[in-house]
Amino acid sequence: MDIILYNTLTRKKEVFKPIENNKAKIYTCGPTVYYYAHIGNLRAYLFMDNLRRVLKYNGYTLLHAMNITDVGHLVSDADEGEDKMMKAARRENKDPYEIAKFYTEKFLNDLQSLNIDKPEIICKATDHIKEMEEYVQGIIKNGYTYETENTIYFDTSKLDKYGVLSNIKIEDQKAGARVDFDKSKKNTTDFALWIKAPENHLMKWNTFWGKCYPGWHIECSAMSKKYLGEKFDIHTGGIDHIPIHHENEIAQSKGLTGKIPANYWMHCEFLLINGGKMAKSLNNLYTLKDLEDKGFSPLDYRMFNFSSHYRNKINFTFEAMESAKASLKRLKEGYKAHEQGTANIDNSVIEKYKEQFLQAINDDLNMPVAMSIVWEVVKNQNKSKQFAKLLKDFDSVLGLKIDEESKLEELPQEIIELIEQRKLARQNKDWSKSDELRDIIVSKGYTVKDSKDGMTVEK
RNA sequence: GGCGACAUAGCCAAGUGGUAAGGCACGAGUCUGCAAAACUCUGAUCCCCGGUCCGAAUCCGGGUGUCGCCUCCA
Repeated sequence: MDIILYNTLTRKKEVFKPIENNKAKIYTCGPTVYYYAHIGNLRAYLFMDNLRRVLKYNGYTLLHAMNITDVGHLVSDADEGEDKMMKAARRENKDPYEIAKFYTEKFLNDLQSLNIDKPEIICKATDHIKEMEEYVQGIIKNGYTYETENTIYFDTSKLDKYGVLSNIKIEDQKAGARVDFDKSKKNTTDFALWIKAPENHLMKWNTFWGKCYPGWHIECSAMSKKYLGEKFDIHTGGIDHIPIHHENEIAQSKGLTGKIPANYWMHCEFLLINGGKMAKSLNNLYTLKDLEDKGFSPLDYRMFNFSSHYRNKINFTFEAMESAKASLKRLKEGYKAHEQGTANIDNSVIEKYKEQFLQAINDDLNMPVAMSIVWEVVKNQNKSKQFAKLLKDFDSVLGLKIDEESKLEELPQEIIELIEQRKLARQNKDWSKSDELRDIIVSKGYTVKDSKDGMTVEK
């Protein structure tokens, strides 16, 4: 079955046709590791994971690279301000390399706890200064640059067309720009490729232009070229990358090879919080840890993301998280019920569900629809191991670990004693005593369920 | 000023021409000593106005509203 993907470049859904048969070469813009990733950032990587799993489910082999930006990304996407890494280093009074190492580790941990299928290649900007240098030199040679006192700029007016992704025009940018820009730039859309490092700059390298550090956009061009070649299949990132970062990657690539580097450009929409934006200044950034502190597992958050399509804004509320948490729990219970079932299901029924599921995920990763198929299977009255097997197959795309018991935390001694006392009371049919003990256990933050086989208590 | 998105039941959210998927919550029921959990059942004509069409949530025009980006940020 064809895989249909929405391509930002053409603003249309297109059938995915890989350059090489059954192989997908992908590049994802990774994080700038100067702080903890928040759940909005993580949505973009859940999207990346989603794409990977769908391609794999369809039998593709993947060659996928993702960068870790540990230098060169200034606090503004344009070319003002200081380097994010430098700023973080100053804030925490540490070496920028320590900062990068620390937050890279945190980031990778987050990916792991979200059960995100990691790209085959994860590459750091600072390990590829040489490649960037060569890339920039190539662009210079082709005549797309000009120098100012301390910066080598890309001259966007030299391109046959700048702004193919976002429909921006160089002229409009001049007219409407609200922000002051470096007066030595010829066009507002021009951007820095290579920057002379000031004396006190901690990250700098001896390069063809003296002691310098790279502009932000060049790392993605250099690394994607190194690992995937001049032309690859899919480039992914957050929707905010469209107007500047990805435009500039395209510009750089056209400047060197004359080509747009990827055939398909896919972008993940933003996560909103309570209907508005999430920003440090608004003090509403949540990390995975914050969610866990409120009793939500990373996989609950993963489940939450399936409620909406990746190209739509999703509104994060704790109410919605409760909903996702309850859903995931029932999904797991539904799976378990099928696992213990004995009904014999006609193979055509299984095949029909499989087909519907595949159709949903192959339609530009339509997870909400895919989930509705999953629920149909889960809620099927005929409990069958065949359905359990089918759900596990679906879970290779969902990554919700539906077959894993949610790990029970060890109960404190105090609670165990209360449970024993309650068991005794129940044996004696002393219901008021039993209820009283249940109230105590509940008041300590546990839930109590009585069934024929006894009672279960969990946090 | 430029660019873009969205508006569907209490909440979240699919559906892009043939009479509205799914999840959560609420309510009712089954089960239970009671409760919880689980299971079953139950709800919307799709922001407004006009147009095209046999037929529109879905296309076109015009409103209104919300949000995002261009400054931090996926």
